[in-house]
Amino acid sequence: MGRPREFDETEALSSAMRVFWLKGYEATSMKDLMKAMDLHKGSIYKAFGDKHQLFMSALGHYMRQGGEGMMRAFDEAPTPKDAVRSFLTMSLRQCACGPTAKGCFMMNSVVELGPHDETVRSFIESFMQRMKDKLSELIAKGQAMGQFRTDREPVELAEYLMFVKAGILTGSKVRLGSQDPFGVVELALSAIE
Amino acid sequence: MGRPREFDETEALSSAMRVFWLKGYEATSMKDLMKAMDLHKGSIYKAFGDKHQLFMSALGHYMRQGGEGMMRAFDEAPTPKDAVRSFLTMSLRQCACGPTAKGCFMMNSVVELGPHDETVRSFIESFMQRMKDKLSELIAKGQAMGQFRTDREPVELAEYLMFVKAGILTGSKVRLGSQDPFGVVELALSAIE
DNA sequence: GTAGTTATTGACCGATCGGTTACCTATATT
DNA sequence: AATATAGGTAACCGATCGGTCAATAACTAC
Repeated sequence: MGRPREFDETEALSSAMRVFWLKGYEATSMKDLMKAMDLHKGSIYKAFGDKHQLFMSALGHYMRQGGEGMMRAFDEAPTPKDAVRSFLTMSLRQCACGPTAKGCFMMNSVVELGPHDETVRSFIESFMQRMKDKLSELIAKGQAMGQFRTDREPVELAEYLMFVKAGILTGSKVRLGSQDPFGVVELALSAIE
Repeated sequence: MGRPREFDETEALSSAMRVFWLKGYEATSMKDLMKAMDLHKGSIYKAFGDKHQLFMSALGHYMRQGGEGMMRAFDEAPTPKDAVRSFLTMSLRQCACGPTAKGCFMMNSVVELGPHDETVRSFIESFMQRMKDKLSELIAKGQAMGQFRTDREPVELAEYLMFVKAGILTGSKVRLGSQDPFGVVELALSAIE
């Protein structure tokens, strides 16, 4: 009961996410958020709590979308190797390409806030731990099928892939000569075959 | 002539660098800097300019140190392969280990500011371009000696290594199970052999 | 000594920060 | 229609932000 919301919560959260994603936590002001969400300060505080809580919600929103996309890609992949390849390439177009390579919202956040924001760090760590576990399963399957090298534990290969992905997502923020992250992927894959 | 400086400029710059490195640009206040540099606000502005200029100087200081260390490591390496290995491992202990994995100051900065600070981005880009070029030379030598695969151009392999290094430096800010970046290095190297 | 120059210091500036609150409005329930 | 409940709005808050400045201190050149 009471007066109904005049805005779509998910849409507003999505707008907030885009701003935080592009500018980072500290550089994003409430004014920026108000403008992007097309909401007044009071409404934001009432609906989402303070700036930090809103940021956490935006992170959660990002993870939900990303996680779903990953699961979909894994299900559609014909073999473990294809799944691993799309793990490395999937979020590349939105994160690592274009004139504004804004990177991955999670990586951006953990780099900016990780050392002094326990809440953010552990939130991201638990999500990425699940990614790594999923990847390990995939690799174990691939090993059984003869697609991947077997002189290393699945978890070691998964860890390597997590680092490579982190590298592509953050490294593409600095524009060097050729700037083709897709080329790097195939090279990276050759280390686990 | 005039009153002489009461502080060591290099030492003060080094302190500023440490703060920016640990906290990032936006989260570092002039108060933080004053405390770390043990200088009053006015002295900082007189000696180093405003916050952004000081930040650029701190970045430059970091690059100078890092660049020297890299050159030294390359000169000491008996073979190109050893040089490439130490390229991946050299700054690892100070950047990717310990309870506070503060990461690489350059990567931190380009992730935080890259998309909206042209000055910072191009400064870092030009430094990393030189790193990549140096790496390419090294790889070309290694190819001639039969240490590296020759089905790819040196520059492609160098780019791959740059991404891997970026991944290790930023990825170690999120603590997963095993947390051994050194293990990843050998795996990463196997992609270029 | 005096004049000229530069560093140090702390008070001070307006702007902006994140956050709160009081008032108004729109709905559901009765 | 009356009441209760919750959202919308804008004025307002103290704190802190980056940055400036005038007064003072420490030095060199003469």
